[in-house]
Amino acid sequence: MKIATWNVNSIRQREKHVARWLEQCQPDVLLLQEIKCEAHAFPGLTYHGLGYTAEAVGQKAYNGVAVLSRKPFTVHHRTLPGLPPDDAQSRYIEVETDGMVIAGIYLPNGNSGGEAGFGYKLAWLERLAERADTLLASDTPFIMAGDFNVCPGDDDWAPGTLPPTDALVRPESRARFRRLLWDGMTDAVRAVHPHGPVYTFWDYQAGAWQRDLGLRIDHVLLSPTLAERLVAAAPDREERGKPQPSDHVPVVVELH
DNA sequence: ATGCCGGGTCCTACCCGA
Repeated sequence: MKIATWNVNSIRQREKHVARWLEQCQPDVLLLQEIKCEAHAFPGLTYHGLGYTAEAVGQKAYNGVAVLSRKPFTVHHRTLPGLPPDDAQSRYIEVETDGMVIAGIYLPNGNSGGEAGFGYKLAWLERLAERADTLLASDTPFIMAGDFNVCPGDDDWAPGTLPPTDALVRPESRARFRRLLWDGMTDAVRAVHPHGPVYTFWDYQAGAWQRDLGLRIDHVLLSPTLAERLVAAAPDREERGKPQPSDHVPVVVELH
């Protein structure tokens, strides 16, 4: 079973990239982030033609997540349980397929909106850990994957690319990410590649891609029984070198 | 310690991302 996640930075700009990549990679499930459109504008028909069913949680201009799956699935949540009911940001979708729960997430960046913006990011991470704890307690095999906007370790950002005060690397962000691991989740890419850079994002500016100044912020976390089935996990760097790329690349995980 | 690029929208100057 192949599961992938990709922050596409606008599905309208990346509709054909995603179609080509689906044909090439043949994942069973692809999670998308930053679709940047409302659900009705998501190009589901394009992917239906390739054998995928689509479900999108969107809003105008910002954020937005989606699931594409070859197997039938049911949608369990369109918002992260535990957030205030008036929270209008489209950042979470949770589905069940093939006996497992899959959550696609787009975590707040946390650098805008001052301390309130950063506080929103930390609260979001806390609600996510609570959701993970609930699923762990229920013994459900599950995956949480997407753009976490956190560089978990010192190898996860190129030296000099971010100040230590950046919300992606602040200790408060990293501690809350680490809690997910302490609670029993496995960082799939780090389980396969324990050391060194395994970037998933390169800024459009200042030749970041050409100089390989990247970040590892897109993650796939596995519950214990799924971690035992892990056979491969890696970003698909080639996508970053294509014409008009997203600034993120897909991260692909294979389970036996 | 950033917004040089690239996306969005109140269509065009500004907001936002990492």
